[in-house]
Amino acid sequence: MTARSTNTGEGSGAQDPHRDIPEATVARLPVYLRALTSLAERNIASCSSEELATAAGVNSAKLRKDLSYLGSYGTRGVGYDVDYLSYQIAREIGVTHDWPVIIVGIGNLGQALANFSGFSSRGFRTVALLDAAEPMQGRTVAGLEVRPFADLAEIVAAEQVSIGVISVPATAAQDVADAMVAAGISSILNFAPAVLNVPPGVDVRKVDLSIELQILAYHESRKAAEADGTVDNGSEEGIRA
Amino acid sequence: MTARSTNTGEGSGAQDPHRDIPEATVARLPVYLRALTSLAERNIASCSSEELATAAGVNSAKLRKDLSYLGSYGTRGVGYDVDYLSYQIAREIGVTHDWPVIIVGIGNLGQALANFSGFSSRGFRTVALLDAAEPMQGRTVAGLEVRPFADLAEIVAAEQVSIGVISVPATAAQDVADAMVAAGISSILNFAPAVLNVPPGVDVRKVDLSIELQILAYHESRKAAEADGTVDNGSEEGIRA
DNA sequence: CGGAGTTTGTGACCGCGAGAACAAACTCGC
DNA sequence: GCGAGTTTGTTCTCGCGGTCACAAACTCCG
Repeated sequence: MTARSTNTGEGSGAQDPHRDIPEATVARLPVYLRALTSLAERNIASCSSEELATAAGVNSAKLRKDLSYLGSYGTRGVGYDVDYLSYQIAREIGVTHDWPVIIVGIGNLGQALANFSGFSSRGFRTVALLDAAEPMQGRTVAGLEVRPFADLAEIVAAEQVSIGVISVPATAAQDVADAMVAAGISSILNFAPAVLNVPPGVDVRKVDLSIELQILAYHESRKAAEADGTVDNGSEEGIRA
Repeated sequence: MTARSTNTGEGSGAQDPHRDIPEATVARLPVYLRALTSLAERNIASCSSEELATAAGVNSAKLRKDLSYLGSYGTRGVGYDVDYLSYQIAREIGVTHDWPVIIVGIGNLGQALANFSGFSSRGFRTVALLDAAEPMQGRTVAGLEVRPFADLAEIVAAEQVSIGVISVPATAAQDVADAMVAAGISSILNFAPAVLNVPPGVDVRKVDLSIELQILAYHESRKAAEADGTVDNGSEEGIRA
């Protein structure tokens, strides 16, 4: 899904102990980080891979392998130091400092995102809210004034923003994405139900609510069909827990 | 692959119940369905795999392979009939009829979800909004009255709800999930940043906003490091005690 | 100091999924 | 009717990712 060009030949001769972390691992690191934060809040200083894996909802072998891509930050026979590992993961992800983020489209969803505390508490800082609709402009949402969409480039340049969130209707999403890219944004989180076309080097991640529901509906249909009559296997056939 | 069904009994009505569609394909079917809907709205009656793949943002070979799991609904040398294929995909997903959905947690995000038109237009119908907080109860959001959380089981039973959406704070998510499962819900869409523990047979999909942002941040860090030329890995001086 | 117990880190294996290439099947023009 | 052109459906291959199992390394205790 990432539109990232995989070139980056880059000498790579560097004897870094760890470059090129698998994408699947990258997607799990934030989960580990959150689990570690939760442990730290309960004043737990160290934990085993088994404990952390349980807290993160994954297999312990997978967790150890994931962490091994970052380096050897555990101690055999003991486990992992919570604070130390937290820092290492945060450093690897790049959230040891806050990233400025702008949100375009301050409708229902945009307002919810602006008010979402999880952003500010996990390495991100919302620096501006933008909307093209006149009635929204000037209003204050989550302590920030809603500014005109036309100010996009100016804000991005002034605040060194590289991450943008799109929460506009699907029909406007591509235009917003184009403007973001033109302004210098290179990572986009897209909530609009539309396929975005972006140049190489720009990352796009999409969050599509109705797609998630439809995937659930598919499995739900199968469950219903199975419960009805067509009992193929009878055994648990548990679909993941 | 044996398209010939080995019968499995049940030949009534249903066209061709192929089993075992790969999970990756299931996740893309809704995207295809949306692209087809978009084409239909532009009065396009048929399309090639290449056109549809472009509209969906995927490779045409992958698209053809995905569709082949459903059956042979295209015509060689011609392409796919938009309406016919739309119906077949919708049938396979199970969204030819609407699914009742309940939303628990009517905060900022919950309200945005309740107002989200994409739900109602794509095979889902929000039948109830629930919140444990007194001040919310009785208020009307998106045309629905917010009801007490305690009514969960009653509503689920009355409306035959099998899909639930969780948009409560992380600390309450597990309790809500437990109550949903106890009430008979077997598919959960979780927006709370927490790992849910559910029994086998219950599907959970999670949407985690800060995780998505952190994944973007990771790639963004790499881009920045690459542009700098500085690898900046080691020598970070462990903080270890 | 050494052995037992514990836990990490990693090598091996296997299955799913992505992509390319090609055969099958349909339409169109003559 | 038949060949040329087009597009689907499928086969093959390859690499990523998940899981298992085990050696390495650390602690604890006698």
